[in-house]
Amino acid sequence: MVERVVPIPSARRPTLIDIARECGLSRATVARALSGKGYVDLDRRRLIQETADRLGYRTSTIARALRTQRTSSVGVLIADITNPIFPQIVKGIDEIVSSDGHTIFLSNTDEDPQKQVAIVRSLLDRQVDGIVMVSQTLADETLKLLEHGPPCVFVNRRPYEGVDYVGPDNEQGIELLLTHLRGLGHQRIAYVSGPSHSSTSRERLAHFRVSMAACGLEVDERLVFAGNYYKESGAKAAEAFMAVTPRPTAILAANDFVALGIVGYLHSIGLNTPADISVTGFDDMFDSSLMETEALKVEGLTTVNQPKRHLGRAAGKLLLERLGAPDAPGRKVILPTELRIRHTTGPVRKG
Amino acid sequence: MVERVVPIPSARRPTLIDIARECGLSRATVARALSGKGYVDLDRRRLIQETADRLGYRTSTIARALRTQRTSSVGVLIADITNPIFPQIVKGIDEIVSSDGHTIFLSNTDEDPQKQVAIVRSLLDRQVDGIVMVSQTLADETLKLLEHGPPCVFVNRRPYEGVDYVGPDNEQGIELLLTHLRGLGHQRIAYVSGPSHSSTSRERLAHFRVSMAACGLEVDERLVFAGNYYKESGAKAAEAFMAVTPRPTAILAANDFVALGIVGYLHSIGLNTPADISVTGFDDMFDSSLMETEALKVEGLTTVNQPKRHLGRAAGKLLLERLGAPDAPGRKVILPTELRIRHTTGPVRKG
DNA sequence: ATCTCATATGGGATCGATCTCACAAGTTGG
DNA sequence: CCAACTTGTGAGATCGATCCCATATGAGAT
Repeated sequence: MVERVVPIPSARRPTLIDIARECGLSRATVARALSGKGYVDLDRRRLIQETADRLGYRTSTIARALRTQRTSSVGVLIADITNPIFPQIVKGIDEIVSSDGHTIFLSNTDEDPQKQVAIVRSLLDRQVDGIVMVSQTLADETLKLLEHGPPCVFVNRRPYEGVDYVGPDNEQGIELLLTHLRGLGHQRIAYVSGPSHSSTSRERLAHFRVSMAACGLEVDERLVFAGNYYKESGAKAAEAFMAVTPRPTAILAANDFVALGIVGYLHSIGLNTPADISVTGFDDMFDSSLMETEALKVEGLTTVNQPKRHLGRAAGKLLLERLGAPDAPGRKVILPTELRIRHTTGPVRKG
Repeated sequence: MVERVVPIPSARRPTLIDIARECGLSRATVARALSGKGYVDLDRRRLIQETADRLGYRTSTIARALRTQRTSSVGVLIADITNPIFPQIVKGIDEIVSSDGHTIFLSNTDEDPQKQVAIVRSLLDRQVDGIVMVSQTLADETLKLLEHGPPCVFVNRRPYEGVDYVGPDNEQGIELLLTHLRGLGHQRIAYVSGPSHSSTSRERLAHFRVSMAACGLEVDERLVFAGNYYKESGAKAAEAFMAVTPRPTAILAANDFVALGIVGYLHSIGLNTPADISVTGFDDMFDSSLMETEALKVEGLTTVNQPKRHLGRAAGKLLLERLGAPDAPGRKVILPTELRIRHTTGPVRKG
């Protein structure tokens, strides 16, 4: 007979069984002791806890997830992590959900519908407990996938009414900007919008018209440009506007990137802000406390700040509450914005 | 006898068993067909694939992970997602590892050792296949945890020799800056270092001394300030330097934040860059293509660019290769930096 | 004829925790 | 004295995929 080989005490992670064996008890009892639910003799409970600590036992989240069908993980989709607006939103989400024991799967979609679908599919495969969509325009296939998926909260863009949604008060933001410009005497005001598939972009544009009318100002359709949120569209818009007579005295941009494009183009043709023309942005990309320096405020762009961190936190809260009440009606959280007057707006030039 | 209730075709995700039943085959055969490994009759293979598609079958990554002990996920630790240097590194990592089917758990440690330990523990609980530590100073407990953990790649800070490490060429970067300043006639040069627990910070400081000596310049110890990478320490350092006579004509900062602090303080006491004094940074925080605008180059800070995206990609590659060869020796990847001359450095003032 | 192989399939164990259920013993109350 | 309840324990099924092994068949080799 071959001599029995004593098994080497392997370095593998200990399991419930190891503790059970060590304590001379059953898995069930050990499980009850460690989870704290169910009856276990006090002394044994202590013994179990001690051996667990001694062996360095950690419960396998994978096994637990398989059994309970909950993973304590949430997926977050953003367009591009290097766009400074998103990290702050993600941070807000993280602060809330991680305090509840959830870990974040973060993925960039790069505004690519294919990629969006692939990522959502992968998140569903991983059975995340919830998903947060930040500034995502949903592909049809994504929508279909989500129908049978876990709870989902939308930030900044809303595919349709009735979903859980968190966004800035776009209408109030536009109003703040227009009131500011009105106060400086501007009347001939241009607007560069974002893409029409973004609900936030549509809201801003729509309210630009409403708000102009409310101020008794007319919107010259030649001074409304359909952009795409990127710098280049700002430059193109500015070029187009400069060909219109009379020229606008102020330009509202749908976001800060676009405003930068506008300012850049104007400089390139020898026009200065705010002396020759006023320009405003939206978002206030760099309001991170880390960079609290005027130098960093995007060359002093007058803009409207949206509370990115708070948007994230609100989204996180909405998601957690949704996990507790899957059938409650969808909710909408709209957070106020703040006017940040810097150096790209000034009184209208007499002439 | 109670009438047998026909089970409602539940909306739950189909499993291997459902397909097996549907096709009149065993789980094993279905598994072989779908995984593509092992023998399966061609016609049946097609049938199985079709029913899988029809039922919308997706293999459960959780069950697979439990069985195979591999999760196709990696953890990434950064200090703070809102610090613009990190998103770019993360993006680089993501590009590589996600193309290999891995998903990223992203967590902020906020430079808090407690949090770092908690996060690593949580990642180990989730059995990530690997970990990337970006700019992390490792707590003792973290190190202990990692000993029995999955492969780990370090970016920017190295706990000790022999680990997989990716970092910028700090020595070359310092040299570029000093050569530049030397060329402008500067001789009395101050240095504000980062925290001594950062290997990158130590390298930069050490090489400042080496490089000064190589240029035949003396280092006045009153002009070496131990900072912490944050703006405030830059301001403090500048204040201290201004009290030294003769004053320095140039200040090297360990990173861009510190440089901003220095510039901010100098402005506040009426000194201008580069007219009165030259200042340089390190990192080139805002080199994202999204923000390719001079306005955003941190008020034209002269600095050294480290290839953040590439650092991330290199780290991702190192990790993937490590997963394939757990016992290979540790590797070190050092990527070159580039001088970015902007508007905070100029010829030394005659006086 | 027997012996290999390659092809093909299914049974059953396994990963590790959770949960239901049965059961035992002791306690209270009517 | 028995019902009802609390406390305590363990056996065994379950979550869903993977994988080892036993088994079966037909082709080709000897």
